[in-house]
Amino acid sequence: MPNGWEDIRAEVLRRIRVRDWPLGAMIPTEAALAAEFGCARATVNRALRELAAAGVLERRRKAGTRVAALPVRRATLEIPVIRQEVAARGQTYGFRLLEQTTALPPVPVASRLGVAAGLRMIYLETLHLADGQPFVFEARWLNPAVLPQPAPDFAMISANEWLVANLSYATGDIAFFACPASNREAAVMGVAPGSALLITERSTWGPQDPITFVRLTHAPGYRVQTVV
Amino acid sequence: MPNGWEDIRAEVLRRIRVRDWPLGAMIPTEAALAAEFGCARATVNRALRELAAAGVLERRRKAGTRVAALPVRRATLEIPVIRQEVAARGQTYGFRLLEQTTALPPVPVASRLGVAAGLRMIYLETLHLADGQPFVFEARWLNPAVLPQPAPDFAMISANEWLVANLSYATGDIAFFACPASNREAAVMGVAPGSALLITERSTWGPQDPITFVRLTHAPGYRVQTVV
DNA sequence: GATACTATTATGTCTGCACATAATAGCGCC
DNA sequence: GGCGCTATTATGTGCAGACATAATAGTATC
Repeated sequence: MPNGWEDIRAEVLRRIRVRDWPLGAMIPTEAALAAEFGCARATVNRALRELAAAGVLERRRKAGTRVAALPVRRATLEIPVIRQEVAARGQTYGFRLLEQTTALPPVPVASRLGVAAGLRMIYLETLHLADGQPFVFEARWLNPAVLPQPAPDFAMISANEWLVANLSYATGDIAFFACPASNREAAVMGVAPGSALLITERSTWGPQDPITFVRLTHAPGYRVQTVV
Repeated sequence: MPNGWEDIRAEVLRRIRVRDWPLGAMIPTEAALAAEFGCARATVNRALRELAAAGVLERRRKAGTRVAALPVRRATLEIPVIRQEVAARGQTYGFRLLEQTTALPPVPVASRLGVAAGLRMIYLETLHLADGQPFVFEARWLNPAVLPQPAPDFAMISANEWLVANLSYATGDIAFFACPASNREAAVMGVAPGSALLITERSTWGPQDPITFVRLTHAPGYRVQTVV
C-alpha cells in the first residue's frame, strides 16, 4: 500500500528473483511502472536508478531498462584508519616510525604514481602495533610537494593518520594480493621468512599531484572483510 | 554556469578539500545551499545524498549535515564470474569438476552459513583454468534445497556460473586473506606446498535459506584490484 | 543498397511545492 | 536542578510537470 521508492525497488527485485523478468530481459518503461504502481515517474526512477547502481539493472537512454545478463557483484569495502581498525578489535594501538629518508623511488613505484623519473620522494617505514604485537608494516613513498612547511613529525602522528586527516578525499586504487614474507618483513613482523602474508597496495592522487604509494603488510591471519 | 547536481557535488567536494569546510564541521542547510547556488533544494539534496553515500558527509535529520570527521574510505570491488574474469585477461577459459559428493559440512562452514547441524550438503571441487593453467581452485558447499529437480550437471556448467545465472541477487559476505598452500591445494594448483596464496571466502544467503559457502584459492600473483 | 537527415522515444535531470519524520531545543512544571 | 512535553527545524520523500539528452527507427536522398 505504501508505494515509496524502496517498496518499488523491492518489488522489482522480487520480480527478477522469481524470473518474472528473466536475466537479460527488458522491463517496462518508467512511465508504465509508475502507472502500474500508482506513483510518480520520479519515484520509479529513483528505485531503478539505485538498482542500476547496484549492478542489477542496465539502463540506456531510449533503449530502455534491462535486467543485467550476467550480474556483476559489487562489494563495498570500508578502509578505516589503522588506529581505528585496531581500536575496533578492542586492542590498544601503537606505532613506531622505523625509518624516514628521502630517496629516488623504485621505477615501479614512480611509474605507478606517474611522478617524474628523477623526483626524490620521502620514504617512511612504520610498524603499527595492536596490544604491542606487530599488526601492519607500512612502507610508504610520499610526494614531498604535498607536505606543509614545517613538515609534520611522523614519529608523533603516523603518516597513515596524518594523510587521512589532511589530504582526504583523494582518489586512488587499491589492490590485495598474497606474498611470501621477505627477510625484512619477516624480521619486522616476527614471522618466519616465506610466511604467507596479505599485502595491500594503495596509490593515491590529489586533484593535481600524486600523493603517495603505500604497501601494507598485514600480520598472518588478517582478513579483509566485506558486507555486500 | 549549469548548476546540475554533479556541479554542486563537485563544488561541495572542492570546499571540503580546500578546508573551506573543515573535517567534522557542519555545512549550511540544503535550503541555504539551494539559495546560494540558485537551484531547487531537491538538486542540492541529490548532491549531498551522493556524497553521504560515498562516506564524505554525515547527515542526520534535524541535526544537519557535517563533513565526516575521520573519513572512512569506501572502495568498491567488482566480482565477476570467473569465466568473464579469464576472458577479460584475453585468455581462454576452461574448468574441470574434480569432485562432487554429498556430506556433512565441517562445523565452521555450517555455523557460518547458519544451517542445521545435521544437514547434508553438496560438496563440489572445481578447478578453473586460464589458457590451460590453474587459475582458481573452487571448494564449495551447496545447500541441496536450492537446486531444482533434476539438478544441473556441474561438469557441464560450473557451479560458479550456474549460481550466478540462477540464484543471483542474493546477499552475502566476502573475505580475503593470505594462506599457505595446503598439500591438496599445492597439488591441484601446481605450486609448492606452503606457497603464499590469496584466498577468497564467500557466504551467500537467499531470501530465506542459506545457499552456499565457497573458498576460492587463487593462483600465485593474483591481485584483487579496485578503483576508488 | 548505402548514407544522411529527422522524428520518436525512454531515460536523465530540474523545479516548486507539499507533507513526513526524526531529533534537537526550549519551555513549563515539580 | 531535573524531568517530560511540545515546538521547531533539517533532512527524507513524494508528486506533477517540464525540458534535456542520447539513441534508435524510420525516411529521404543519392
